[in-house]
Amino acid sequence: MELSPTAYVILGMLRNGPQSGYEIKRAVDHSTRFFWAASYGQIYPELTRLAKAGLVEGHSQPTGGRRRTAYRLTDAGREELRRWLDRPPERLELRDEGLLKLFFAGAAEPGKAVEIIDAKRRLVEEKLAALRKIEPYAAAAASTDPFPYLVLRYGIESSEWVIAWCERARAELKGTRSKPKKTKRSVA
Amino acid sequence: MELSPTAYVILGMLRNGPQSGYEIKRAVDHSTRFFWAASYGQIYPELTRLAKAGLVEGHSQPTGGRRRTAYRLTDAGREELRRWLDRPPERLELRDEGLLKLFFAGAAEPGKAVEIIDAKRRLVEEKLAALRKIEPYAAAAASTDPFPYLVLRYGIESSEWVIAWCERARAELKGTRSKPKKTKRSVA
DNA sequence: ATACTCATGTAAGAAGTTACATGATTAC
DNA sequence: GTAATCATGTAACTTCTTACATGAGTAT
Repeated sequence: MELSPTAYVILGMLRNGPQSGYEIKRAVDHSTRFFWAASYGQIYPELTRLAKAGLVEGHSQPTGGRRRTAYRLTDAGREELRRWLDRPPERLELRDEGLLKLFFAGAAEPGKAVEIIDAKRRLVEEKLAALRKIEPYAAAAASTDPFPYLVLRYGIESSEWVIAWCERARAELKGTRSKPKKTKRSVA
Repeated sequence: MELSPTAYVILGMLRNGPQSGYEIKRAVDHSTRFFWAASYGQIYPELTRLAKAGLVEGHSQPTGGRRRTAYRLTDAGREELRRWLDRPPERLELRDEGLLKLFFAGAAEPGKAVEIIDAKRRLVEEKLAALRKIEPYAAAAASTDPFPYLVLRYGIESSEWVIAWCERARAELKGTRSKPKKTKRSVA
């Protein structure tokens, strides 16, 4: 069975019971999006494909006059999810514009590198703030299923590591480039 | 000027003198590919577009009967590169299949999570080995331009952090799930 | 009333990968 | 001679994002 990478996010999100496409998108945005994103434009067509392949089943469950289709895993779908979990991971991709800019910092005036590091740091701090916002909910759910919280902590701790790296790199650049502070003019 | 994200890799790679599309690809594979990849299918068409936009200039420089077009930055291209360096980074995307599997590990039998962590660790170790292979070359070039080496060290150190995290997470899971080792059968 | 959330879907396009085709030069 | 490297390019395809269209229910 050849499935698109995003198909497994959907199968995984259905592991604990039926959900609509809208709910899957919501769950992704509150959890996996930091290391595996998915948009409506992927989710809805993929749900249709998975249903055709017999891995999920859609059931119409309107709320009043508001239509809604909840999908649940079939046995074949659960089996496919397990087989995927058995295989070693392949994709590990990073797309980091801040690092790219730092790589090319030699093309700018001296001092630009420090600005680039600070800007990168700011971007990571924003990401970290978003992760911290969802932390209490993930922590509360950890007693039922500890893994989403474990992964969230990975996100938080790795962001903290990046911020610390930025500080170190900044200090190193400042130290080699300009004179050390020691502004003891008052004494002289 | 609206440029594709990959356009800036090309402009950046030309910062220290002319290069052919083939050489740019080579440089990317030996450096930025760990946080910003690019394929021939992007590089060659993009070089044509950049030349039309006046940001690079192509010069035919055949080696014997082997055709070769070396591109160099124009003043406008260098200016565009500097303006991009001035803007704060936007993209910071991760696509980590190992984390996704760990997130869904509750759908598999207990003990699978440890296997998933070990597999993730192996993948990072492979990446780290590739980075260490290019380290001596990057270190040697650091006296002329320190930034590529700085970024490489980021790659190496962050990989080491991930490996350490995997060890910690593994120990934690083993600790809560099964009894601690203490196989003192010989005493009893 | 009006804004927000729930809900589904598609169309267009950007971005990126893979595979292929071609051909010269160089190293063994 | 044959394998590797240098070198350019395209076509087909997959993936993903963005924007749009539609419409019902809910809270203010």
